[in-house]
Amino acid sequence: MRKFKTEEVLEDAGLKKTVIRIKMLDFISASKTAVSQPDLEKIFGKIADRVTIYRILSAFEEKGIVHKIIDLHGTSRFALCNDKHCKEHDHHDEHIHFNCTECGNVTCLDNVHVPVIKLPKNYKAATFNMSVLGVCNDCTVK
Amino acid sequence: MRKFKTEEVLEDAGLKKTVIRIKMLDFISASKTAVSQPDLEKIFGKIADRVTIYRILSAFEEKGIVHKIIDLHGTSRFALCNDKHCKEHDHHDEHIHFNCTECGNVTCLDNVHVPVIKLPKNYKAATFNMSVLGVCNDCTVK
DNA sequence: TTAAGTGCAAAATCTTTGCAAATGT
DNA sequence: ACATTTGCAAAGATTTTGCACTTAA
Repeated sequence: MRKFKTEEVLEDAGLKKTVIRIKMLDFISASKTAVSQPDLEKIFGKIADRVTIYRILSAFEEKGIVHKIIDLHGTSRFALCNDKHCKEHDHHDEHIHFNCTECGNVTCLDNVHVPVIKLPKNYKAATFNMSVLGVCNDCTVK
Repeated sequence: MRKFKTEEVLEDAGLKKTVIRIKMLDFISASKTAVSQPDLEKIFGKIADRVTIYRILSAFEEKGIVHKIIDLHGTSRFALCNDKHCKEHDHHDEHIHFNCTECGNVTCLDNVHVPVIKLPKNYKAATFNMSVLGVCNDCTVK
């Protein structure tokens, strides 16, 4: 997870430091797992309009602050981009997403080695996205 | 790709052999790539109601005839289950999905070796879903 | 002050549900 | 003939857009 000052990130991105943006970014960065859109609505729906949440998330994504993950059920989830390589419209988040079947959380496994895939002739891989389905650390330990 | 008689498949699944089901299953099985919901609507929307298409697809999925893939944009796509291991509510489709950034097609790479992933302690993998993003065979050759 | 951000209303999609009519066996 | 399947209407859910009001710089 990237270490940073929320307010600096917003400033660097050229986004105004509004109350809601600071709270949302704090929340996403404190979260160990990728946060779903519905979760964010539940948490911030009282202080911000649903539309505002959508707009903030797409602004964060555009600026390379968070990346969107479509989980195995098709739900959008958001997680911090984990390095300084992500720039506007240019994401590099080639890590594995672990979808837990017990708690439903999606975790970005930044440190898991990503295997090289041998593709058939004439297939050129640019990037990829790997989702593993199983039981996460927390649920295994419980 | 599985070889079969469309009508037998429907029969075995206990589904009535209606005109639309036969056409849809023929189409999906003839397709080299996973077909998106919007595509299916464009093709069959004149002979069948949108709702019917939804219902047929979920029936096919429930019976283990096709599997649903959520592509990287969150769009549902459908492809034939590739072996006889898929049964009702019990899919085994552990292959790689190749998403082409040129033509947008999603191809099930049944023959690509799926790498073993070393997960962190206490993470138990049950199954997984791997999407590779790049340029497919057809678009590379063009 | 003024450009960017937000809220509200409304539209555009996407997906599901209920029920009457049509179809397959 | 009878259970299944389909079409239509409508409800729900999700996401986007437009415009006036508000806020940060």
